[in-house]
Amino acid sequence: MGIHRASISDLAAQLNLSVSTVSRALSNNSRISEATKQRVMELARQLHYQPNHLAAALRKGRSNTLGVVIPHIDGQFFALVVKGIETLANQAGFNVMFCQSNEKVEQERKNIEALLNAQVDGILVSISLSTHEFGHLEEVRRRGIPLVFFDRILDRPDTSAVVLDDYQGGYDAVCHLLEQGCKHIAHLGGPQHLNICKNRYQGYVDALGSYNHPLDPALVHFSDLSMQDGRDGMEILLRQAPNLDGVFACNDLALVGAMHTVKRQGLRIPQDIALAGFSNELFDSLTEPMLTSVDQRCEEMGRTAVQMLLEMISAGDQAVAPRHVVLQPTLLIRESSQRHG
Amino acid sequence: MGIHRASISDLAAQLNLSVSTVSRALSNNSRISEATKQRVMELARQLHYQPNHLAAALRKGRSNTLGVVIPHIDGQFFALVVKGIETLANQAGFNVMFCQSNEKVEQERKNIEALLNAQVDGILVSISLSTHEFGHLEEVRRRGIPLVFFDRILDRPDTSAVVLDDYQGGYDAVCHLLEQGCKHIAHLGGPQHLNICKNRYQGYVDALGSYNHPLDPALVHFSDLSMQDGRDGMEILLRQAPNLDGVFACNDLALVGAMHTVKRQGLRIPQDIALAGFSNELFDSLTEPMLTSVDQRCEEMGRTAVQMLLEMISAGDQAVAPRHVVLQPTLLIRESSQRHG
DNA sequence: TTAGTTTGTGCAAACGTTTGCACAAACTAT
DNA sequence: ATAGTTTGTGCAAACGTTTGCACAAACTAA
Repeated sequence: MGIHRASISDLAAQLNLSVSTVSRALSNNSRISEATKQRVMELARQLHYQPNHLAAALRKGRSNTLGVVIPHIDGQFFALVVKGIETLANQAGFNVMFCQSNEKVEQERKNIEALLNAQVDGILVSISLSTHEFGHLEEVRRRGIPLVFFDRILDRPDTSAVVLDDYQGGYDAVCHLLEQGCKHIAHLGGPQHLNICKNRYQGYVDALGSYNHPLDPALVHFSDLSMQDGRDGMEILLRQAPNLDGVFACNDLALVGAMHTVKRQGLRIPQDIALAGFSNELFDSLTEPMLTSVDQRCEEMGRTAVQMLLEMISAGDQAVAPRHVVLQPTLLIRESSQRHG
Repeated sequence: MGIHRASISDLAAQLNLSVSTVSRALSNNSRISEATKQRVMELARQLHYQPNHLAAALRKGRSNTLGVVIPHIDGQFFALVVKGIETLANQAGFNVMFCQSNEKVEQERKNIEALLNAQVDGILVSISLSTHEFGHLEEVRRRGIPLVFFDRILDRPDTSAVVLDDYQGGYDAVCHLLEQGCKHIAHLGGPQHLNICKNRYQGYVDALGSYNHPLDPALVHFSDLSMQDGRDGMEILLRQAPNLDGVFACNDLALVGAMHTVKRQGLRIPQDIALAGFSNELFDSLTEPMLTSVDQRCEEMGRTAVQMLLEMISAGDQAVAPRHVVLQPTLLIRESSQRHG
């Protein structure tokens, strides 16, 4: 029997039917008699017939494949988003192709091109740190391939996206610190051209405003938010403002770095300095003290993005209006910020 | 200009050439004159021509796509393996399709079928907890699609795989504990039908043997290795053997659970009980004390698996001999087990 | 009877490539 | 001048599906 895969025409030949009849029988077309359907199904089973998606995709102009581009998969966030994406896509009968840009816009461009060549039906993108403009995505638009951004987006009026309400997350975290009695709250911020970092920072600023606290530049430090950046940033902040008594970090990796510095200097958490971060990483509950953090609803973000993409795909030509879905974050209060109660 | 994508025949028409000539020009075939190539390339650029992989794949019987099935993507391990896979595959010009079985053999079967239908050129699998036999993979073999297992494998003589030397990792970890002066070392083990758990356990057994320590059943506890399993398991072990002074856990999640129990009972780490785990999770350096663990070379495992798969693919029909690659683990000694020095 | 409908099937084109073969034109060697 | 080779191009089939259209046979309604 060899390696040859049974095709529709093999079935047709053995059953003395035409390929079209077999094709219709397999897709349960109502014009085909029950008897014929039975015969076809039976033989298909016997011969281990498996449809060739490529051929069908070529003919139908639709591959039932989705493309995903993420900056990287380290850390929990993107892994969980991908999990959500894959789960829902699979349920809907779509395969998922997966690429990492490694935070390089050039690689991102190549990823997009590869996905387009593979004839994906839609694309999900979270942009890289080095992506500042839309250029390489024009081709996607030109071809009319549905595109949905998630988490890290390019803020254009004509695009669809699903994001977390990072502003609210930052606002909530900082309000919480203020309510715990913090008077001088510092911020470890990330690259400000990224929507997420900018919005979290803005939440910090506005929370201070709401409580009539001044915004002190000596209390703000920007970096790329690695753990080491957190350690270094915290040292700088403590030098600049020895009286600081709270920290809101743009992510948990930087926060854990800050925690190291705070401990090393013999300060107590949360009594001397209260800490809050962003992302609700797994390790937040494993450190001592456990870290307060804003949960990002990763899987839900992935699922929502797929849902939007599928809607756009099935809408086909009659373009659906671009839409921004904003997920509400949840502040998870843990030991690092809880001073009483 | 609409949504229509330029195809080879569009180029051909505009240049008064045949499709075959254009096709060859695009693939830089030596039978085509430089002049013609230039003309074709130029127009292709102007019209934003992008080849249709689907059509090429259909014709060539080769999709330049690899399929990956993993049990889940939570935690660091599989995420990093996937990173390694995607990186190398992309470099080699392959796209990657990605599926999760969620530890269900039934889902695994569906994943495999979807990948086969999508005509992937090769498949990488790490089996689910509930996979005990080869059945659903027969079809892969029947079709002659190259298959490589990684990490969690089905132990059959006729398959290729890349695994960690889990036995050695377990052996090294337990030897280390013995050298630190532990006399009664417990083991938190995982499902024994999984090669990785079985081998780590065997390493534990043999290390004890090497140091002429008896194997005490009261010191061994099996579970599914969640954090809670670790907590519960540790309580049971401490009841069964109050004199235990060391623990080797089959993964770090269970180990961190064990750590909680140990701390809660007021015992000191590592002085009273020394701890060692497996996987070198990110959080190992963030707990107090930091946890000793065996590093698994995740990305390298992914890259190696892809490399083997690509070799098999390019070998085509003349089947290459099944091969097992075994990566050597590294024991990372941290505070949780270091009693002196 | 006639005309019209329903039911089941087949023909053939199309999707966008790749590639074996053929062939004309232009050289090269005798 | 003849035969042989090289160079550049085109024809047409093939990959495995899907689908608009046609059509024969068997009903239904008058």
